[in-house]
Amino acid sequence: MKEDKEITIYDLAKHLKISAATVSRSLKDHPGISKSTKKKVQEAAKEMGYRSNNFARNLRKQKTNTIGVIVPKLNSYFVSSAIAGMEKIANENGYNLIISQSLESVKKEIANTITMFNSRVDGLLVSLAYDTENMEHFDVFFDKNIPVVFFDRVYEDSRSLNVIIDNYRNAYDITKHLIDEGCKRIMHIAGNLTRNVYAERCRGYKDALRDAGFEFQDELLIVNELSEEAGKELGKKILQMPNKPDAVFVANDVCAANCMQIIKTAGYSIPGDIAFAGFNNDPISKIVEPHLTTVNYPCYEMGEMAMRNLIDHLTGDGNISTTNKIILRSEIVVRASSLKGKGQ
Amino acid sequence: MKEDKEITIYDLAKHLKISAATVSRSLKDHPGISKSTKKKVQEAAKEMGYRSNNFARNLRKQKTNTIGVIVPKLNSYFVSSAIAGMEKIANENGYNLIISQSLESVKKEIANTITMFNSRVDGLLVSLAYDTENMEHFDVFFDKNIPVVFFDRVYEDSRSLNVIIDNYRNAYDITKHLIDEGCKRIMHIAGNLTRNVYAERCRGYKDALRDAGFEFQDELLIVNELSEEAGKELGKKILQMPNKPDAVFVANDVCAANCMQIIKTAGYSIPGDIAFAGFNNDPISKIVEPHLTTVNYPCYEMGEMAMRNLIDHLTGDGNISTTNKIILRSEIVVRASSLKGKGQ
DNA sequence: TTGTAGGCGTTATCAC
DNA sequence: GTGATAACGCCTACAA
Repeated sequence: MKEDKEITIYDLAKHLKISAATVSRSLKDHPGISKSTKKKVQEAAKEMGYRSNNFARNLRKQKTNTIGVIVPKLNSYFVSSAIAGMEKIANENGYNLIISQSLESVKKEIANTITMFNSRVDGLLVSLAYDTENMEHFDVFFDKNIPVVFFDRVYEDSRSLNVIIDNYRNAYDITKHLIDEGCKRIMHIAGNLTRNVYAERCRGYKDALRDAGFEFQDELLIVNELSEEAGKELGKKILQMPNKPDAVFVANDVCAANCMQIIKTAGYSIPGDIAFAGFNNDPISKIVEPHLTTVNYPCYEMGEMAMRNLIDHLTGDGNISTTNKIILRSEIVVRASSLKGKGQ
Repeated sequence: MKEDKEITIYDLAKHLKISAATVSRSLKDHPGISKSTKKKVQEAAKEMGYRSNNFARNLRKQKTNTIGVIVPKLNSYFVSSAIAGMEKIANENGYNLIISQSLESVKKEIANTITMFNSRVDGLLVSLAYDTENMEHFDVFFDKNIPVVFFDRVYEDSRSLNVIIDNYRNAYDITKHLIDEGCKRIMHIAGNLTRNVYAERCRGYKDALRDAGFEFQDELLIVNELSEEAGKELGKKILQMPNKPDAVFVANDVCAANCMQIIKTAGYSIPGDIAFAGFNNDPISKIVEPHLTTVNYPCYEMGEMAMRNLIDHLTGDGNISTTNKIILRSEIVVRASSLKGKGQ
């Protein structure tokens, strides 16, 4: 059926000769409305092409049924997988998502935060931009008791829930694995150390070295952006080092794969001359040759988990999170790029 | 400043001893309000922490400022890049995005369509699911004159705008390139042929063969899903062919790279024994070895273009699109995987 | 079991 | 240049 004017509950009421209140209640399956009226109303609604008006509803209920998501960048394997997981859970629970990207800039992150606030999202899911240091822009949410869940790149704060993996442990394991393979000069390429993920991975790296009786060397730690291009640049940089590392642990796969490729193309054998390891289990890690040792990061599950907890919190389905930190399981995946003994 | 109750224009009005109407007008910079009152109002608004209520506004204006996006799957290079482009444009123009994925199933696509409709999006951007054949679920939008823009996987319909690339031309060029390299038995791995993108690529393949005087052979056309796993399966399938192709043109890079890898691992030389080509210029194409010949698909730009046109349409910024089809520039990128003469 | 009535925060239409 | 008032469509005390 095709109409131009929107049908409202009043139209239905008039049509059925009952009150709008009864229509409203019937539509939301209110107990205390007779089966027969309910049925009548629901049928008429379908017939006349009624659709409920969320704005009126939200205005009245002071609730939006919308969840905001702020991520650094939509087009990365990690983020798109996490969002796919979030979308699934949100959709199942009747929530809408509004998504925006900070493009790794605090400035845009702040702007997005304000937009989300003005859109009156019921809750917020955030993975921080590369250079965010100050967290004041989230205060408006805390002040209004709007729940904020951070995932992956989080902010340690008692007022919010964090969903993360054990970056420290994984980095420790990777480094230890490289040591076990006989590597002596292990380089680590990290991201901005004010971001928990990179700080923790770096700490894991350092502790593994220490526990193996190695001394940490400043020249073997590079803090840098971790993009595709950056990987290539870093590869060239390593090629120019007089005293090269015999292993490189990069804090993400895209960067690792591109870095490795430059070095391989320059004639070095991998892992023979230099072993490599990355982080994330990006599909690229299984394509690059040799395949990249990495950490199996549960991206999709993290999205699901973060969203599920936010929604549980919103609907008050038990204050399940007595804690404010959820750590998902992740583990090291060993592949050829780091198997020194059995080099390709 | 921290309050618990939301400030409304009435609060501002009372505070300033003027009417709510004046406040409303001042806030939206209405001409015909004195500079001084405007300034007073705007300052008070900031001071008291006023934020406008979009629901009341939308309810009143019968407009949502929200655009719906339905994609097959969020976690793919193409989609996440396109969405990144859309988000940028939408954000610049003050629109919100609500995004959902069909997970390649018509059924979910229909459900998403209904949700979008009920959310009263001002417009819709869609890339179709793998198996969508019937388009009736979009009729509600057409009937209500809500603009729908299809991108990439489109539906030819006079009522909607399509943003695409010239899949036919690109596939033709790829195939011709393989022929020029001396390939004689060129296989094509396509996706569902009811989807324009795959149908067009297939048509380009066939025409290029024909124009070169080759006969099309049924056994050299495989229609299949194009995932990572599918790529591996297809690789195994090819290995079992008694009379193998000397080139394989796959309709997407992820599938191509995985397929190629299986064949390479089995000991065949690429492109020596079998040349390969893909489609999309996914980052994976520059990592896999040999690097994959492919088509440089402007994903991000397509997202921008689709969104920009939708918004122009919405704001009536000229009915620029006298046409209902926009074709973006894309071109073949030749890499080692298809350079038969100069095989690795 | 159903109806009445008021209000959620804005904006557009009249008036002045 | 400004104010009063009536919608927009829905929900929910409170009444009946």
